[in-house]
Amino acid sequence: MKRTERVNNILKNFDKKSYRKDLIHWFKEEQRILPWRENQDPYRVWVSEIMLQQTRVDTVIPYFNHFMDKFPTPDALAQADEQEVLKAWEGLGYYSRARNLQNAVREVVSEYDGVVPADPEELGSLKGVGPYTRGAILSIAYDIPDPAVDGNVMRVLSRILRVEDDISKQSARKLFEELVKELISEEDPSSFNQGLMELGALVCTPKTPSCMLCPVQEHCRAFDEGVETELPVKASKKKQKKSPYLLLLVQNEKGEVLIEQRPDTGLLASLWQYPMVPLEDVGQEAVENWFYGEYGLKVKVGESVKRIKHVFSHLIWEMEVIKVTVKEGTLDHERATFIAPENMEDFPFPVSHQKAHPYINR
DNA sequence: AAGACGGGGAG
DNA sequence: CTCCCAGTCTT
Repeated sequence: MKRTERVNNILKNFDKKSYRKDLIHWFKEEQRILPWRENQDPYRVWVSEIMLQQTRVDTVIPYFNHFMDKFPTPDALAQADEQEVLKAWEGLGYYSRARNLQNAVREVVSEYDGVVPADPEELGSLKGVGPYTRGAILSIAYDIPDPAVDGNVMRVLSRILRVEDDISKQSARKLFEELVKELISEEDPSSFNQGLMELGALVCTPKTPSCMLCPVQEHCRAFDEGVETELPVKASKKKQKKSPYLLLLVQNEKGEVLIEQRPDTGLLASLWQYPMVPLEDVGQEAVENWFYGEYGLKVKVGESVKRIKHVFSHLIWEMEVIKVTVKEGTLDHERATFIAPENMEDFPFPVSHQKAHPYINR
């Protein structure tokens, strides 16, 4: 069956007008007060939507407030140093979001005179602005009807309309976008899209939805048939690969600590860390030799002070934190440097390595 | 289409 | 501990 045909089929016998009205009314009454809802400034909406990708509201709030203080306008962000932006993003995760956002804001400043484009093509072509974020900015900042389908929306609509497609598939997202195009309010697309997401966050939650409090319960096919907790359908993810490392706390005779900047692409790009020995390639007994080859320093491996397990979405680092002292030699490494412990806070560190901070001698 | 890309909260 | 959450880019 073609997608448009399916959309028509699914929406047959569904009271769109009444559903829209109930959803929007509820959103206007019950929406949370959030910093990015203070006004419709497209730049604020944009920053908030990028931060909210894969990240819960409570986590984002302090980051958003600090970010807007530090980079209040597209100009301010465009002119900032990338390390400064990463520092403001430190701990939020998915750091390419920060890099892409600054890249895109620089394009807005140079190509669009600093005005976030309201044209779907132009907006969607900016780095880091995918189908969801494009729809969110268009509807919330510019009152333009465009679907903003995130995980909340797929969960809510899969239940309301009893759609059993696997939401981890790209085809499911496209189906929900087509459905939203038919359902969305032309008068108030902002409240419609936000209402859908707010409902997913506050009422139509993943594990135990509060159907008794739901403002659109009478429209919900899953509730009607008692299958709300079976939806949405999602394929289970496979488990992460474990990688063992030694994390080296190297301090010289002045008490300075050795840190290095990660590569500019890939995992935790451009963030800083303590040297890590990949135990899959280097044997325990060969560490001092390996270290001399990599950093040009003769060192003495000391005591083990902590085990850190850090889980990413696709892999697991199992790190043993080891204290190391420098015996002799000169540091010879492109991206590594010794710094005083009190200056550590100037550098963006991933949370995995922040866990080792307390073990620095100071 | 599948994998890379973080971190936090609930139970 | 284990499980759950989930947009965009790259390959």
